[in-house]
Amino acid sequence: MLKMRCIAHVDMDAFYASVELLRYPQLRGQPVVIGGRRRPAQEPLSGTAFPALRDYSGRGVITTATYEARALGVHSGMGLMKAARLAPAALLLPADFDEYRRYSRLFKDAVRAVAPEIEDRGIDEIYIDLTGLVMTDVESDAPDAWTRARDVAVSIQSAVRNATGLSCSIGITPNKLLSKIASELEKPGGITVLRETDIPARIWPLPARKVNGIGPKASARLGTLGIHTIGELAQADRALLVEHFGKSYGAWLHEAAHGRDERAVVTYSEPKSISRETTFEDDLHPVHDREQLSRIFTDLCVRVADDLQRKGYVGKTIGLKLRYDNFKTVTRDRTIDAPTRDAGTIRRAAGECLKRVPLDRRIRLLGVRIGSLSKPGAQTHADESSRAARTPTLFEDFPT
DNA sequence: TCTGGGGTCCTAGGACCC
DNA sequence: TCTGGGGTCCTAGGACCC
Repeated sequence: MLKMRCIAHVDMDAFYASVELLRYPQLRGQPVVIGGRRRPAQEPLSGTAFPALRDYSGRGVITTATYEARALGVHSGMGLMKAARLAPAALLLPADFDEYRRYSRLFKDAVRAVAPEIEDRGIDEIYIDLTGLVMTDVESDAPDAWTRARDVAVSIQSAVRNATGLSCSIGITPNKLLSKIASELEKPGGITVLRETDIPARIWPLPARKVNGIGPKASARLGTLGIHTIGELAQADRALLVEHFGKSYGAWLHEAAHGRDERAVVTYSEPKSISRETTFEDDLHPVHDREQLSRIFTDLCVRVADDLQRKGYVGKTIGLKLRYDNFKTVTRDRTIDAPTRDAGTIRRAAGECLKRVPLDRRIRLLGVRIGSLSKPGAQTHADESSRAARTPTLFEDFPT
């Protein structure tokens, strides 16, 4: 029997959009979406005239929308052209990831000062294990402990606000799965504390899709079984779930619906892979645009090599990703004998992968990945310079 | 007018070894 | 001639998450 735990999930409210509102406070209260092409570094917005969604043309999706924009039916992941039809007057700001990463560090440092046991879950959310902070051995799960946890959450919110000017929502429950759901229940700015006994009333009425790990495919398949809410999932026959979803995922669905999750808060983990990819403004033809494709291909390899260098890793498995104009995606990879961080070596291995892929239609996306990462040991000999990869035989990979 | 970019994890088959 | 396991590595694809 495991000791009762107390786990918090902290989720920044409309993070990217809220960072932009710090910069442009005059936009507060208006529907604003973030997305589209990256802002060129030396091109700040004028401060008086902001582009409207209706004036946008091209590829891209919404990465974040303010709550005012969400009220108009747009949400993150939605294509910008579709969003423009729903909310033509909404303002569109390009993303500035450097700035978001800066605020991400500020908010995590502020939380760490209150509660050090945090697990990074990307730029705008974390889990925290509060067990040691609020529960004593003698009174594990005493009502007092949960009251103390709420106090800690209040401290975290004010620490984050002081450090960044931003608000966050916090869920506190016995595990990560429930806390992730709980933090969303009273957004923005809420604190939601749930105990096991709250599961039927607070968790079961929610759509199954709210469970972290049940995505669009699984929830659609659940729907065909007549299962729409987490409660219906909890009542479903375990054997039926295993029959439809396999032994592992089926059993997990059943556990998740009952709010059971014993995963630990992991405060440190090594990266498994590093990748760079790009979607073209217009689909490129493997023959007619091969010069441009080769240049982009080489540039992706150089960027992956730079990332390896900066983060201090070498990798052994080089991967290529290609998405065709029909959105079908293929990948190929190739494991080389010795780990590398050299752009030219990566370029050659990825070039070999390219030869194993059909090039019979236009290409929408090209990506390069490296996995099987390790810290370089006593690797002393100088790497080939990245510049060598920039002056390649440009036309060797794409066919004539 | 469809559908970004950076990740993780899982599955499954084949190679290869013991 | 056919017949065994188990373990690990490699590769390809897919679901999912932020």
